[in-house]
Amino acid sequence: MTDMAARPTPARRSRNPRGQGHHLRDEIIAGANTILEHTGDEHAVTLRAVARQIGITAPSIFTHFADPPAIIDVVVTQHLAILATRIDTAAHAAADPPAALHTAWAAYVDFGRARPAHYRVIFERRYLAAWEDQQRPMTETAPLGAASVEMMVGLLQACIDNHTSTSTDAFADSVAIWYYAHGLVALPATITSIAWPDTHIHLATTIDNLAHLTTT
Amino acid sequence: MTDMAARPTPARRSRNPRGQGHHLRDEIIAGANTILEHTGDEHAVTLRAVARQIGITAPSIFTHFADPPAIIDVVVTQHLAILATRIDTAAHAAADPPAALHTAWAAYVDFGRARPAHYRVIFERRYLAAWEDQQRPMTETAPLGAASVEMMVGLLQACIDNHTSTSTDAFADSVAIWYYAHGLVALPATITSIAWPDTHIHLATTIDNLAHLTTT
DNA sequence: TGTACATCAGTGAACGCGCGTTCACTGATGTAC
DNA sequence: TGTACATCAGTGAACGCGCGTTCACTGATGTAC
Repeated sequence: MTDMAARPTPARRSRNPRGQGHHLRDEIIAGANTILEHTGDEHAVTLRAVARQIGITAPSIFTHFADPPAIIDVVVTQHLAILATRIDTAAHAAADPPAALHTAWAAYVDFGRARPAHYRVIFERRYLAAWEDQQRPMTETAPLGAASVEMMVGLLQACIDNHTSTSTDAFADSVAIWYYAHGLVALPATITSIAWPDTHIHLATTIDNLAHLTTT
Repeated sequence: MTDMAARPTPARRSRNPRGQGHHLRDEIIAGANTILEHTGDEHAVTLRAVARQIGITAPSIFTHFADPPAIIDVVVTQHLAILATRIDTAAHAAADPPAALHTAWAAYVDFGRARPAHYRVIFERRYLAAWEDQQRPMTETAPLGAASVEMMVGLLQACIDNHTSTSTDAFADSVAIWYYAHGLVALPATITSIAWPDTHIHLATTIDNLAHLTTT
């Protein structure tokens, strides 16, 4: 646990066969994910660190990525897609709209708890600032995130349509739940000196409350 | 706005008179605050950047701080104290317990909105991880943060005692408000592609809801 | 079937940069005698 | 009152480090003839 990040995989790596060079791209992403997970720090994902991690030399990365942020962009995009899938799967497995709302948000929170570093990069990284500073094009991150938001709003709207929620504004109330769920993931990840309440009980009762659910 | 951070104060600086060298400590903190505010990035607060900002050479800082994180620690501690004061002042200016709860949390949110970079450093920086990695002693940050939390819990308890709240768990419900308030500050600061609802209306109605207030 | 060539998947040395940190120093100012 | 000295508030040059990035290259492998 102490120096996991300092010990890259032994990395006797043989080069890809001719025509298969694009596989290195996947290895680079995997290496970035490993570093991010082990260090918990976006700034540890440097070009040279990724190269060390997967046993190549640094310049090889330029064939596949223009610069280090481009690697992080792909990591973020992939994990936003994973998050959206988790939410969708959880919602579809539920018996009724209120249950779907609960399990979908539980999937969101579980994702954030299971991959704290990735969650942080997705939701605490300031894209606009990075874009303004470097004039880089925005990734497809915003639309992907928007898909999850729309899904969550739809689940609450289904409860309203179903008369299991008395909410009069599915969007505003979904945002309230999102604000809450973000704090539920982020604050205990940062502040460990507080005896936080049990996550899932707290989440369930608060969703009942913020979503104005009538069935519980 | 474009290159504020790249333009340090012209800095014709005269040295402190003999015996007043400790004033430089305050200048260092002020320089760190300026850089943090202008760049919005904790990592921009390097030893050399602070030195440039206030017109001294880098080694001079070692007289007053052991290392760069020590500067940030003081910035965090000072701003946690400012936050606690804002909350306390807002609560004491209110007419009754429910109003105090509202204005106190509004003060929290306003603080986060007004100083986004400082808010991020306080509540998104991972002290424990930094401590584990570097074996540095924890600052007085945790107790200071705890003071604000206790104040918020006390305000809700006052509502319960006052029979203006039907909450049965002041701590758990205060944590719910905190989670929500954190998201209210942090998510719109990061994600700008969403048309977020009006902050203060949303905050007021959600506090009514999460605090189980009966008077509105 | 053999050979020349082009292509592909990387390597390895080198660069300039900003960083934290060290160390010997400088020059002004207060203090002792 | 004058002077030697100690102290204080910094300076300035230098170091090693990891970083992103460049450039010429290498060596294996497929393809054309």
